[in-house]
Amino acid sequence: MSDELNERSRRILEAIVEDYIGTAEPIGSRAVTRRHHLGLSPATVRNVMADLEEMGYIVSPHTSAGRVPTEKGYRFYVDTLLQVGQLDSQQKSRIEDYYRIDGLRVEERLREAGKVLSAISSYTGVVMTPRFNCTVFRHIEFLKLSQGRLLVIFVSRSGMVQNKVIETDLSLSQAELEHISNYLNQTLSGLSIQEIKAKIVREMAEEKAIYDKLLSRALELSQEAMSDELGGQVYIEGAANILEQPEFKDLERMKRLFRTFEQKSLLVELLDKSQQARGVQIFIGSESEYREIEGCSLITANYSSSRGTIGTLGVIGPSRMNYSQVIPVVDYTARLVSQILENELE
Amino acid sequence: MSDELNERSRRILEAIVEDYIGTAEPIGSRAVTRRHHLGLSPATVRNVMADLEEMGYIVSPHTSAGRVPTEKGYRFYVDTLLQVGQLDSQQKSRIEDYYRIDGLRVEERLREAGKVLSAISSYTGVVMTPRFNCTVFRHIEFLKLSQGRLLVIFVSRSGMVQNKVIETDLSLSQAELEHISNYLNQTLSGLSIQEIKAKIVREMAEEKAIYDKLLSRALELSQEAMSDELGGQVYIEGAANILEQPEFKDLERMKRLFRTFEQKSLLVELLDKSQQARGVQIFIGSESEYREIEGCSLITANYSSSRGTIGTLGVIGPSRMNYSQVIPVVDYTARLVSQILENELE
DNA sequence: CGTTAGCACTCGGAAGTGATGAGTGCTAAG
DNA sequence: CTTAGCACTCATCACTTCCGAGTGCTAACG
Repeated sequence: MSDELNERSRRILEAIVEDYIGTAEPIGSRAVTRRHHLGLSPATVRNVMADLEEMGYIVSPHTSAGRVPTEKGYRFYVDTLLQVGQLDSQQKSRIEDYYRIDGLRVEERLREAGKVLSAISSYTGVVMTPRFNCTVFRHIEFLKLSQGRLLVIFVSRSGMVQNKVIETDLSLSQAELEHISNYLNQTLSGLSIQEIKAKIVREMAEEKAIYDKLLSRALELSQEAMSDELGGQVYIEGAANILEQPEFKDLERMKRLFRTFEQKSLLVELLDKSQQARGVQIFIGSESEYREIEGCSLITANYSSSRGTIGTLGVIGPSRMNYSQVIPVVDYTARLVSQILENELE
Repeated sequence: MSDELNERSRRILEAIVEDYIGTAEPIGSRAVTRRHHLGLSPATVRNVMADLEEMGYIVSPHTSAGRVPTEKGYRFYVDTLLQVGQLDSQQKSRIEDYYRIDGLRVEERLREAGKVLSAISSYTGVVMTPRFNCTVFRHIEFLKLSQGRLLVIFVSRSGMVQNKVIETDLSLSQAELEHISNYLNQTLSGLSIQEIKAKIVREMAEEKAIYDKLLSRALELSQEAMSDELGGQVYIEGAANILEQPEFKDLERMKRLFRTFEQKSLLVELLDKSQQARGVQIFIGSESEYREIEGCSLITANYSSSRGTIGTLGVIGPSRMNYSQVIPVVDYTARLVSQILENELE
């Protein structure tokens, strides 16, 4: 597929994409020859551009304007033309500087990561908190709210606190609940939630617990408590940044984007998808049926603990994004977050 | 002060404000006579309008446009002209319908309240969560994160969970921490945080605790844990709604508003202020030095438990807001939230 | 004396005009 | 295959004109 472009076409496409990223204005043939001395005349470039247009890498918004990359164009650029450098140490320390705050909760640290991403990239930062499923169990606590309603508090090994309300038929006193908490805390500490779920199923099947009433209740409760996904919350930071981008002079477009931010479900979906993969992921515009973020791109990377990926963070900006700058920033931030979460445990 | 306007002027001001709220277009003398049959000719109305302008209740954006209310105009309208009705039962049930969800955490319920406010008003909903100071103590838990760093988890009586990280010199084992938690939970349960703070100070002063080492540590820890304000988080829902308002065609203005939303500190300040007062509060535009929300108004009401006000919620919209509709909605929602939080407990 | 009709005046916005220039595609020469 | 040349297109901008909504003022009216 990528063979259909020869070296010259590639260089020209690259020039167009990069200039467009810089200027947000359609790029004409003369501009290409002026800024990149390829040893070609505008006329030649024009011919190539006509070909590129035919192949769908670029379009011209109207007859006498220059050309603008299509999504296919960006995709090709990102996949085969772009080379991302390393961050120089100055940039690294600029990122690190944002983290020199003590006494923060994990949630705050993650939110902070989103702010860093948005501040450094000047686009919008997104962070998905770890799904509880992906974390290591540290502590559980049951509190009785009212008849039949229990508040469950989980703490993960890294100190993330989550809570939910469950409805149950079991009528238990607070003292019994404490026993159950204690039992679970002793038995399950250090296991991953996945392991715990498996363990519960196993023990319940064996029924060996049945004649210990409390134990059986403990299992029942914890199964209920862990039944559905927890977490996977999305922090969006610096949404206002994106307003600076000229493409969002279009009110309608902007509204659509902000509605998407508000709903979050789409973002969760996208970030989840990226969590399956490894390394830096790039979603461009409405590729793969996400019409809502038409004209936008999303760059993500996963952060992880020693047990593997636990969450995802990234940057949303216009498709006309400065990929070569943003990609290493996202990458580095993800590494930094992983490291910081690890350090929390000391 | 309000004597400076006679009945006729008032009616005309009212007409202008209400028409402007409806149309977002400057209101001319003819429009006033057409829509409200006051038995006056446009010329007469013009004379009155000239007076109103001189007194600062209205301005005309340019020579040949109609008049637009100033902040002073809105203020007068809200304070003395406006009469807010009750919600009819249809609207009430429309609001209540949003709450027919079980198994939600308190945080989710509050967030839901913000969504309701935004959906019903079609402006932006804001909810400030209870400051921990204003709540009743239910449960505390200490978990050791690393040397010198403790995770503290608080639960309020209504089931709100908050956590923070504290740094301490005391090196305590997890077992000791559990003892401390147990002790505190038994001693303090049911007291308000205010009372607890007072109690800690008292006991520490009496020094009677000193010879019980654990107890003294418990006091020390809990003082540390409760030292600074917790909570007071602000949920902003339906920010995108406000984009539908014609006044935000102006990009600059919109950016400023969204930056304000992002920072939140200003909102916290405003909501805090409103929490001092009782009943429905109305902030109009940049009254009282809040330049950032120029052109916007904020309508708030407090929600409360049986022990008094604990939080604030409200609606932000353009100053050209439909006060008579929104005020009762905010009021009713606050009552509903109070009631729901109360019900959580039994 | 308050109210109103009449009128001249102002000014923003819409619509129309023409000049400008960036950019194109095509053709023919190098 | 590359390039110079050229006719053509079309968005943008500055400028004008026109229209109408709305005003303030004045004089007449009840």
